[in-house]
Amino acid sequence: MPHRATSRDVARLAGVAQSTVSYVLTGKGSISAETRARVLRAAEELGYTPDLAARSMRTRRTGRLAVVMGIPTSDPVEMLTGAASVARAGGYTMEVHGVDGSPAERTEQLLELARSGQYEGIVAFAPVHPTGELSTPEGIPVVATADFDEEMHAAGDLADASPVTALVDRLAALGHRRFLHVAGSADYASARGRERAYLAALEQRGLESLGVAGGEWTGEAGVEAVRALADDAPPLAVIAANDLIAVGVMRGAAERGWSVPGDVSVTGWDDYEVGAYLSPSLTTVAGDRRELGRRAMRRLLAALAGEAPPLDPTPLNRIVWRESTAAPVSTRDDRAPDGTSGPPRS
Amino acid sequence: MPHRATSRDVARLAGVAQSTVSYVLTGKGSISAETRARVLRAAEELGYTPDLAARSMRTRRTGRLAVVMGIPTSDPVEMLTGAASVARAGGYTMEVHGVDGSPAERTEQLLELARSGQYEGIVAFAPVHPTGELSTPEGIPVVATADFDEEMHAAGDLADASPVTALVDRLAALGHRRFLHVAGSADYASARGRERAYLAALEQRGLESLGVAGGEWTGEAGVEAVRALADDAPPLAVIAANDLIAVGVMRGAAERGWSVPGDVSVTGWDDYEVGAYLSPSLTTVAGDRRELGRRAMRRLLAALAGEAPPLDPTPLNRIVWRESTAAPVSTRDDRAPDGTSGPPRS
DNA sequence: CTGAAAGCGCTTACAG
DNA sequence: CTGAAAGCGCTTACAG
Repeated sequence: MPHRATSRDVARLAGVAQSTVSYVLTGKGSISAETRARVLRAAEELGYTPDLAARSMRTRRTGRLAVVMGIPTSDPVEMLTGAASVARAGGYTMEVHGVDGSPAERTEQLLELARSGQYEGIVAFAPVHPTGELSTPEGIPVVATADFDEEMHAAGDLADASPVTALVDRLAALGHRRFLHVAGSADYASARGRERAYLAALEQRGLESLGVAGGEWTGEAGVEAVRALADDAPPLAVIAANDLIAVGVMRGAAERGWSVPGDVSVTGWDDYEVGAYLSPSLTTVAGDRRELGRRAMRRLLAALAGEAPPLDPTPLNRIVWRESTAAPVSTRDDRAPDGTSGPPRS
Repeated sequence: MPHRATSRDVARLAGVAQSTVSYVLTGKGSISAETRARVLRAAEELGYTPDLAARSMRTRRTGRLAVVMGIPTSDPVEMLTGAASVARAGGYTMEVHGVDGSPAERTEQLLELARSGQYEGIVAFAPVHPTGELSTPEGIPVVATADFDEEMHAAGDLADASPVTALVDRLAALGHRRFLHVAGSADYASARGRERAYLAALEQRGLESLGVAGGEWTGEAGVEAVRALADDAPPLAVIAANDLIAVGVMRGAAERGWSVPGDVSVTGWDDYEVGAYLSPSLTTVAGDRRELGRRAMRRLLAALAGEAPPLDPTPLNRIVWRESTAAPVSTRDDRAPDGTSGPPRS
């Protein structure tokens, strides 16, 4: 490495003082157009970029933001990409940290990050305990997504559980009268929100609920929920809290000899890529995870700038209707349900 | 914020010179046990942590490593977690960057990162063009995983295509004589490796290949590959390059009225979580992605330290046999295949 | 409009 | 074994 150029090198080449270079680059001083041009040309020629460590030391700002993620996040790369692009546009660098364990342990790890003094702000894409504050003891702002506890003023876009209501409405319109919810882990605000929305929707519409099963984001939870059902449960519509659970529900139905969607309609959440290629393909709720990442980061930048959080009026969630949902067949028999191209039964 | 403690504060409290604090903390000078203890106690009391920016400025080292990831990486959080833990243990901080577009564009983004002067080394979890070097023009070491082009001396653990051979052998032992491979994107060394291994295995064993279809990591590729088959293709064993493609193959089979695994056996790769809950559940190749992340990072640290790359003798891949593979049924009929608990056919 | 100077918090020869 | 001093590359009052 041929020694990276410094502002002193640029100053020498441009024939000005080193401080002038600094003023030009930060845009702070009042520098004449021609001097500025000369400095810029010299910087260009030397391939000069300011040493961030030195700048950081002087400004007492790190310019770095942390993102904490839990392991069981679906499609994290999309979220990170969205967040990173906003951070970069705002002049920040972004670092990713995994947090593990219980919400309490995760919280401790987040606080540890805040204490390190290396970050100006933190975005959490994992559930942590509410502290009742929007910032850490060090005064570092924290922005949480949907899955954060709502007491933390979750960004909440993907936590929006209104698709549950739309799902129930459509299924009821198709003729469904009996429902089951298989919930996700109660650590997640999103799981609690979906459950709440499910219960409210059934209540308001006077539909029959076989209850709420599950409680973790696993395929096994879906299988077990179906195993526990009475033989005369179908025709039934199952609202699963995510696609993995929904796939488990479909497997559970197969085990019991119930057809999907004839005997059991199933909906998921997350729009896993494989969902479109299952037989039957899976009805699901798709969220724009990249946009979620962007929004969370925009909120953090707003907090950092002391501005009001930006409003995000457009909902991020969209229902994708596929083959796993259809009108219930009136009696359980061997006919394939109408209006679907479900898997052939040999 | 009550002004973070500096080494000067610690020195004052311990009643020593500031440089003594520095010597104690870096472990470089020769400091008496009692002075060291006094300094440590003072540091503890003040909650002192060295200012990394200042240290970096002095040492001319950033202590930061970059990881670049492509979007279509399966389970990136596991890989990142593994890499991050090794980086931290080595005293480095790790930043994640997404890279997009063609291999050429990705390469350009990686080189840009190297040029920024912010990183001491780079791990690539995405395919980029080979440069014929193990380091960038700036002399920054780059370590690539399996999916990197092999000319870059890929870490190669997960690229290990030997499971393909084992898959073919087992299927042949079950009675399969006719095979099809649905390949992934040729940008990926892993895809090319699997295809090569497939062709070699069939050749050596004198088995019939219906060719190599696909060419991208999508479910659609799997569906199309089956659509293009002749009516008398089954009984057939399909080696799909990953689980998403495999699910497409299963859907394609359903479309054509072929049962899985009776008419068509299917194998995937990646061990998607949903695979175990499909009906039939999907035979796949599971790789320890966290360990892959660790190994890649260990290689980078070795390169940074000027040491020989560590040997990783243990293979990372393991075949998970599930219901989607079974002996072919001799003639296509309605009997469910033996020895599996595939989905009931109503 | 421009330059000389101080200082951010650290590490590391160097002298005692 | 310990301390005084220089200096990493930058920003920013301050004086001209």
